Amino acid sequence: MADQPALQRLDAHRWLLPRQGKMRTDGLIFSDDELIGAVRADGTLQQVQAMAALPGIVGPAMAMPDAHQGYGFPIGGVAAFDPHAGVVSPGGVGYDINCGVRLLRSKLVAADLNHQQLTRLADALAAQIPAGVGQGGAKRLDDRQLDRVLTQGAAWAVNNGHGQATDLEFCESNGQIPLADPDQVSTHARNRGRDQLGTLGAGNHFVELGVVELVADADAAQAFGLFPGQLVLWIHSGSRGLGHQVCDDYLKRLRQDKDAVHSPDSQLIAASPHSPVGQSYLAAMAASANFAFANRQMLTHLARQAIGQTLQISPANLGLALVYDVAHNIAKLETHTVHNRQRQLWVHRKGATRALGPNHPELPPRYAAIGQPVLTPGDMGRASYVLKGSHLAETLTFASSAHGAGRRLSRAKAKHNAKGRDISAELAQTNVIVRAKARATLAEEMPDAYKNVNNIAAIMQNSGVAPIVAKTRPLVCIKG
DNA sequence: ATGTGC
Repeated sequence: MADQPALQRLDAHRWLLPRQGKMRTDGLIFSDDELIGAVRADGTLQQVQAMAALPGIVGPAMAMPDAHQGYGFPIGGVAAFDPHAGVVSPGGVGYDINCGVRLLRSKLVAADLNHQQLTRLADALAAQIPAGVGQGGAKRLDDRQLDRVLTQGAAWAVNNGHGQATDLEFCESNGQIPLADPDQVSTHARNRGRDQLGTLGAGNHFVELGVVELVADADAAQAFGLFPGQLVLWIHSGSRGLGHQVCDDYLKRLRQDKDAVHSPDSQLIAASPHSPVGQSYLAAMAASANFAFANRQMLTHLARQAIGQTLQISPANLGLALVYDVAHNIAKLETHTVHNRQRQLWVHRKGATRALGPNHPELPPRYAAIGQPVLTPGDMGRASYVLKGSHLAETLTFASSAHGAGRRLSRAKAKHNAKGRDISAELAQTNVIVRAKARATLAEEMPDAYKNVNNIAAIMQNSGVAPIVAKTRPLVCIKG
């Protein structure tokens, strides 16, 4: 691409995008020799420059190693803003508000399951977990129930029989973002989400059974309850049509609002957190985030049931306990130390995972000595990683890390490259059993559509931001 | 990501 901004290499895993033109701060790119080419080739760097030009930005505008061009911010973008001089931006959070990941451990050894049992698990999960674009679930919430979901988050699901109380302890923010206001969520958004609680969705969302194939940090793995050979369950989903509509609604509203903060890139439209429209967006964003937390909790319950029924194992013997649940599309008001001063900042993580270091007050006691589990799923054929947050992350990245592999090919390009191929058969040859509602999804989501998550994990580890704890390999993957 | 376009 012509006119690519000049990058200065800082070290093996970091590049500086120096402040220039309208930028108010530097850009900082995490990458490596293999991945930096893709970041240069799409619009990621220009988007980082645009982030850096937003008012009230504190610290650098960052791109994680899985970054690629997105709407407004790149996917993999991290930026922090002063609550008074700064902004909040729907394009800095993403369309899928609180898209996120959770990981559950089990008491089972994967090798004890034969191929037939894994196939039956794939069939049961595919049958019992509603998936696909526009797909509804078993429940249709009335307005009162929906209000509670939007304010209570995962706790609503647990309190209504879809999980156990201990699940909440291991969710980021306990699965409930404060100051959510259902009244800031449009009727249209509510109606889109009303029957979508406990549904997977489509695209890169998945439910996966995997096996722990490597433990790199024995102490951390023990604290997280992970051991080699263990069967684990990954769940990746978000706020479905409801969050999507909220993002859409507030982008439209901002375009007509006198308090909107405009950028040369109209996708970056933003508002002061204190403006009426900014306050409304934040309250609706929080409500959508709570919907997503409740959704992943419902999906967890469905998966526990499907697995227990299929294997005829009691919940106690299955031991599907939550390791952690992270939000990777969200803006949060957090306290960070900047130039030796504690400041409240609106940290936008869009396709980026929070990565709190040891002894952070928001960690559950079980993880206090270790740091936060940083869930970093890869593509459906290769691997996924559990990393751990660090003090360095708190000083370097506002406690943020990568959110996964990140797309390498556009959806259109992936579909083109998959023409004439049977992705399901290719995955079966590498012993991954996949079930997808739509053939097009498999093409868009095939392993070569993604960056190599091994590189992503190595960058996060070697930069000191998020050391590797464990690696898992996929066995069964359910897609929309 | 998304009732995958207005």
